[in-house]
Amino acid sequence: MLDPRTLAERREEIVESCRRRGVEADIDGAIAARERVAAAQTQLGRLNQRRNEHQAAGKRKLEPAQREAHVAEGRRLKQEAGRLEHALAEAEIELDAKLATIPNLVHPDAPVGGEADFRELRRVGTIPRFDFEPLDHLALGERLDLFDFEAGAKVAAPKFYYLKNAAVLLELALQRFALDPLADEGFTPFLTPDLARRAIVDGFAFSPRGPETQIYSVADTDLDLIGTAEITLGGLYADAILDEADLPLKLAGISHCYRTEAGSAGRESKGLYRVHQFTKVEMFVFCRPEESEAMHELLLSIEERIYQALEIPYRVVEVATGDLGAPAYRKFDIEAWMPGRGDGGEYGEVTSTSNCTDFQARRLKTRFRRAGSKRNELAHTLNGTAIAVPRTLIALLGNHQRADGSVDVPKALRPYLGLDRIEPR
RNA sequence: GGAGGGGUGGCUGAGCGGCUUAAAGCACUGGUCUUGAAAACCAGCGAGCCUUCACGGGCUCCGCGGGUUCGAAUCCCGCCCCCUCCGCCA
Repeated sequence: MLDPRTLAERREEIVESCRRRGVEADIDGAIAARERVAAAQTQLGRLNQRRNEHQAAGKRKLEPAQREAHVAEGRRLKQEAGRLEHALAEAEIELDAKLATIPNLVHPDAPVGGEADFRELRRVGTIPRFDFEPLDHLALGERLDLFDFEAGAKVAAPKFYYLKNAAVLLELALQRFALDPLADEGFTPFLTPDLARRAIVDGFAFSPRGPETQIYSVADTDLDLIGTAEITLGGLYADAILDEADLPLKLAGISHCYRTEAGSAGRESKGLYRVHQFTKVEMFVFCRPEESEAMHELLLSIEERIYQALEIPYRVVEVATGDLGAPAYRKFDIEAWMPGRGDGGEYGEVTSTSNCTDFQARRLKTRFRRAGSKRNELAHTLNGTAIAVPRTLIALLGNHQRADGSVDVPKALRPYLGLDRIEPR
């Protein structure tokens, strides 16, 4: 969330940011609610001060009549406090509700517009030309006996799947492969829980709960299945005051990711592209505000390095303001070339990295203190995909397929996979 | 899952209705002393918020949420977490 105290003075900036995002937000309502909260806090503080004085006065011995009057006055003050507390609580609920509608500010350079208005920054690698009709990942998977979607649907539900044979090895190898460049950059690896408390999940301001939610909840608990290890990595330092010397704090997390994909039926959803469960290696950074843009570049460069090593052609796009999630200030996606996609191949999103500035940290209460300062400051948070397994499989199989239906394994991956080529059975 | 015990400031730990402005120790940060360090001594040392141009003033927080009371760290209720033992189990 944004800082409620700066809403009024930054009003124009916030209005402009919402306009660029195409988001309706009740900014003036939030400002008004914030004023009511501050007023109620001031009133309650003054009353509590009087109560404290009154209570201190009651600590000595009193004549029965005096005691009786003292008790009566105490009771009156208590009732008054009850009223003020109630008013404060109502104003706070109102403020929270209004704040929840206001997304983060947007980066001044972010392209303005919707999904189609992304800015292509560069293309890297050469799109393969096949002297045969290339197959899509489903057909390749069939030839190589890699997936079982029918079993996934039968045993679990549609958009679940089984990985088989070399796909199993690929899943494991890709995870291990992604960890090395991260270790080189000083990331601490984690295998995180796949579930998290709702209070933590809410700190990340994902999609709304309710019919539009992307998040699975576990019945009769306050747990959700995580949609990304961003939640469990970021949650690690909820409510913490970090040591400035530890910043930037770089975390890498492997987890399963669960997404309901509500409302996305039929949309680019063939095969492994959009599924309810997948494995992802995620990067997460806590840093000082002044270094978050550089960290964003770092995360993007790591993602590029990984796709280059996998010899997968890709392009880098900057996501347009209207397509940013609420916490994101700026976002870059890598779209890998997927030969089997669309008509003769298309780019498809395989990674995404966002700079969330202090938007998540404010709710998570992740702060740090600068050397020599007495004030705690909110950290900035960033996240980025190192490897999302299924979509990487789509690009990997598609780009490295051969006429005989086998798939070459890129050199960099061979030590991790233990195979040079995946052959039909 | 069952039975006990427990959650107090960075850590240890006292307090168990008004003498708490949460003791004391450790750690940490300054200072004195010292060639330097250690020791000793002195002082400081949590978070969030309201208010103020500022200096400052004030409020809240003893796992979390309710309740009793004029007054709660202290009593009552619910929940969460940790420890020990038992059961179950990859």
